Amino acid sequence: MQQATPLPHFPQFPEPELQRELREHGQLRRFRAGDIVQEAGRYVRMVPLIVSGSLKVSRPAEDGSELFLYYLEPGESCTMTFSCCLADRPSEVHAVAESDTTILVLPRRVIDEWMPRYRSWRNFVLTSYDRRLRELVRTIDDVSFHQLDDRLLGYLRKRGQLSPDGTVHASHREIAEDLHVSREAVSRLLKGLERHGRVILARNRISLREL
DNA sequence: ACATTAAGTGATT
DNA sequence: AATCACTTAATGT
Repeated sequence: MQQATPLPHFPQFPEPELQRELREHGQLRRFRAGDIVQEAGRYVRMVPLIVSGSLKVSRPAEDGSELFLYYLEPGESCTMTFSCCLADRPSEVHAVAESDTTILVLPRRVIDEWMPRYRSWRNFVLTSYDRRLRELVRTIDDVSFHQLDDRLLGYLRKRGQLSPDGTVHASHREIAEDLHVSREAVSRLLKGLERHGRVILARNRISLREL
């Protein structure tokens, strides 16, 4: 039986029948900040729909480090999951709950089954591919063409937006790992930003002063 | 008080 | 920009 609390609303799926199916086949899962949601190399059996919170997706490197790729935010699903489910291959990325996060998980067969049946679902899947592909391309040219200071600012902005208080909760080491640079480089850049009043630093805390 | 972890910085490559 | 070496500051036990 389902609880009194109505399952989260996904306005992008207007068809009542689809809403009903979401309710019927979906299962709510909660993760606390830091929980591993998907390990790289493991097979994916479920399709996640982010209800609240966010997931941090990164690409593990050979040497055990990771390069941050993107966040999954409410209303989104994971394109990588679609790919993996359709091709029946293990995940190539790693997902960790960035904050406390609620996800609606669906059995993977729904990807195929709902595509021809529900226009909004089909649109959702395709749009998801489109968006993620664009974002990945952006990440690539970010890495190859942008200077570290720009990358750092972009990173802080994104993380700031996701944080309820607009403050990035992370150590310099953690940021350095995400951006694949040395911790010292991050420390020095942040210090510089602080001198210019662009940022307020505290231990494990960075608040960006935009505008 | 002591140990551990985070951050700041100069020097070297 | 990476690495090393070292210092200083904040936090945990």
